[in-house]
Amino acid sequence: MEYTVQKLARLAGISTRTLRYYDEIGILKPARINSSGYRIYSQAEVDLLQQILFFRELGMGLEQIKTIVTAPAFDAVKALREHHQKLLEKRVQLDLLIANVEKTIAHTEGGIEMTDQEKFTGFKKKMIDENEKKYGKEIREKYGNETVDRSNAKLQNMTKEQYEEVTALSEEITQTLAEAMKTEDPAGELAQKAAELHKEWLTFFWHEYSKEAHAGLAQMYVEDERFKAYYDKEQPGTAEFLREAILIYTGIQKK
Amino acid sequence: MEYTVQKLARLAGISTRTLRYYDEIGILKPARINSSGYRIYSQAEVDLLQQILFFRELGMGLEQIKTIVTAPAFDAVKALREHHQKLLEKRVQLDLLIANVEKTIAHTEGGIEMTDQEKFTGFKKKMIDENEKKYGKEIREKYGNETVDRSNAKLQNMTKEQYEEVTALSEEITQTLAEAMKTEDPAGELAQKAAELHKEWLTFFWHEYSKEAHAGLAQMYVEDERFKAYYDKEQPGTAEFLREAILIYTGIQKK
DNA sequence: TGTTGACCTTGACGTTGCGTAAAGGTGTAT
DNA sequence: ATACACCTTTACGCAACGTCAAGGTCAACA
Repeated sequence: MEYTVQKLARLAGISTRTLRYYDEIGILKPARINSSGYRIYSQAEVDLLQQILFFRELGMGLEQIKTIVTAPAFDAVKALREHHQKLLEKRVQLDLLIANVEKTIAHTEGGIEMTDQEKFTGFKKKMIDENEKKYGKEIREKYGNETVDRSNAKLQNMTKEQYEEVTALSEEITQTLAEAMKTEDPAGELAQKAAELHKEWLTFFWHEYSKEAHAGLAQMYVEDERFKAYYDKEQPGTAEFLREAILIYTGIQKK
Repeated sequence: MEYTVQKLARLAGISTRTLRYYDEIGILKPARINSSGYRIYSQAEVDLLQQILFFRELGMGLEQIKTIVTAPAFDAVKALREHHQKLLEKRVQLDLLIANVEKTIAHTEGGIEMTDQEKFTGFKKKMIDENEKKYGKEIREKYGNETVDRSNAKLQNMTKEQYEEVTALSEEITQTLAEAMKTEDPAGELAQKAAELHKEWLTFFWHEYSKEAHAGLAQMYVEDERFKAYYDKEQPGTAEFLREAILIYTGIQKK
């Protein structure tokens, strides 16, 4: 497959200007130039662009990216593994920030207290690294541990809150499900409400939700004795009933 | 508490130049200037800076941030809720990108196939929005649904793999735990191995791990009949035993 | 066949969000 | 009194493009 600037730009979600700039600075040159002077990119460039965007996503400068990807010993898989690690770290950062926003909301709505330091957790990226370099052990033992402790404490809080909400939801699901079983109609209002509650419950553990995955989980409930035993505890057949309700709720199974 | 430039900069993890620049463009002016011309920030500025950094984290331009935070009807809590929503969206993006890297690794190591389009999932930020505006329904029904389907398919894959690994781990935990129960020693080698396996299992559902949270969950196992029933199924007292093992493993309880 | 209209090209200047001197004043501890 | 870590303003630099401007290309349709 060959691409002109605009086609590749659309594919990658960047601008044509960016592609021309990348050509200009020699980081991504087209495979060839056609008779009209158009830039034509082919497979190798698509893959290289993907790599470049991975690096860029991590905040690396284009000059550095250039030296890396044009290096003769460039190991794509190794680079990808490093990307993976960095992205996971970034997610931890992001989760910290999200926890921080949640805490700030609770704070401004007048609840918990919050120190000035806490207000900025999640923003400091390499701060700890830099502190390490500058002040060495002395500060790490004091400040570093404090940071770790605070971050852990936050997790503790989150877990507790989550736990409370989750158990409340769990009970609600069980009750709704018990009521719904009486109607014997997995497409009925009650059963569908149970399915929706179950979706809410699910989003506590998965932060990506999709109908297919939800339906897949419903299937697991019936196949996996562990889950089946839990749902069938009060009333046998509950797991199957929930599965039917979810399949209908997600639209995987009609009627 | 009052802060000079450097103190506030350190607190927030930014440079002093940034603070002076924010003063210059009128986005964050110090509470007062002291007799020597030093910028002095106080509580209100700390909170405002936090808000500014939240907005900045979302890629918003300083000029736009200015109009928002200096608006007379600026509603901090509402803004925070929007931050929260945006950050959650960003996490979905990030997870997509992580899935993409994982898939690319599997692809280059010679396994699964990958279309050019798939290579760029996770990079396109508001692309779908923009496409919507530009090309309307016709493209959405084709391209939009494809994107959604692909993203869901990926989740499906992830879920399947996760499920297989998770069930394997679950079994290993159960078996190790059964063996460990015979030793009657929660500090013993087998029990500690079970605790470690349990940690691995846990990281499938939480991507942030902390000893405290792990210990907290162990406590839940005993208090929540749902979990307790599962672990005590084969052998009563297993839940308590696991809790003890985890408390020791995490170092929360000594000996 | 001509003329839209969506492509493509190369300049070239503008913008954002700071980094980084340079040149100098302040505060306080030794 | 002198060192040293602060603070100030001014000003130029830079990365990674955005945004015209002025013009050539290509497929389709009247």
